[in-house]
Amino acid sequence: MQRKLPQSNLYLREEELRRGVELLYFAYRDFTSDPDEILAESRFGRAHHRVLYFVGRNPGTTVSGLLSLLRITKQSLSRVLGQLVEEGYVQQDAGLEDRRQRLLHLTDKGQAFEKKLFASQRDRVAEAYKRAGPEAVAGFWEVLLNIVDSDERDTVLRQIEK
Amino acid sequence: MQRKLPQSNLYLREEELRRGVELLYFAYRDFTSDPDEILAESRFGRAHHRVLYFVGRNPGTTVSGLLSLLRITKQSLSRVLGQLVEEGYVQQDAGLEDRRQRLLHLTDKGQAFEKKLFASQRDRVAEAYKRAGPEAVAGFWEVLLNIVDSDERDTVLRQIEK
DNA sequence: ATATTATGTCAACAACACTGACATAAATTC
DNA sequence: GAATTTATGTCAGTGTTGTTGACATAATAT
Repeated sequence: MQRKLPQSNLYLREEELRRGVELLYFAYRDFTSDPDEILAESRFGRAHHRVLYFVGRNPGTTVSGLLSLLRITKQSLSRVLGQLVEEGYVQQDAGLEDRRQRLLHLTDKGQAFEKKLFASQRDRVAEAYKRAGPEAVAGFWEVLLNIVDSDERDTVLRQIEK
Repeated sequence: MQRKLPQSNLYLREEELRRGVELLYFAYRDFTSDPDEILAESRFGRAHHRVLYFVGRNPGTTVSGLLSLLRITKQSLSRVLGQLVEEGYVQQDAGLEDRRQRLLHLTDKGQAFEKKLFASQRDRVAEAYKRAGPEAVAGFWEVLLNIVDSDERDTVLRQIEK
């Protein structure tokens, strides 16, 4: 048990740690509310949004690629992905080398919808970046990346540097 | 992560905005997995955790105070809060001035459980803070606060500065 | 006396996660 | 070539957490 915290570690006191927890909670709450409003007018939900987002960002990804990124079960993904395919937002093609795979792409319709959903978050994030400035943004990225599971950081880095 | 600071407004390009969106998603995903593991061994879920957390942070808060912080319906809260009260984690007392109110507090049992849940997130956040350093942490706070709805920032500030 | 407020409750429903079991086709291994 | 493993899909049941809508009660405010 530490008696006294050194000056330089003042930002590691419980107070500052709780601040991170709470800001993450509130920011995430509001940040997801933008697409939620748009989704509420469709028959899709947050889970569909995630699939649209990551298929859009990783065209040609497979079902298992998506499963490990989203960390959900194939049964959960299947329901959501199936609806997106059925309604013409996502296209599935058999893999070239491995024909068991389903390579996933957004259709034009899917791209248009993803764009609309992203726009609602883009404006919020751009405004926050502008108000905070580039150095704060760099810190924001750095802390968030370090909050991610250490064994997932490479995956995330590959994702965000696409 | 490379920390070269953008010279101009390069940090406002779509690429950098998507980076924020994705880091928020992945960080939140992993950050919630810590308490989720503990909760899985109890008969409580994430919703119970939120109530425990914010009652712990705002002892004496009322039901309506909690409702506006969590932004859920009273029916949703009621179910979760009722279970926590019934199992002796949260205590309700009639308000002193307004006897319709229920002032909420954690019991000793509730405090102990909240502490355990928080500890799982604390370690992750502390490690991320340490790795990123104090300046990055300041930027992290600043961007997150600006991602929150502008008309909620005062409320959040009051919350995190307690 | 009446209206409003803070809280609670009942009932139905939807989204989205889970587990477990089983199926099929394609690729890989023995 | 036969057996096994892998990628994907499907059926069935369950739990948590959110929603809407209606109604109830006690306490406060008008």
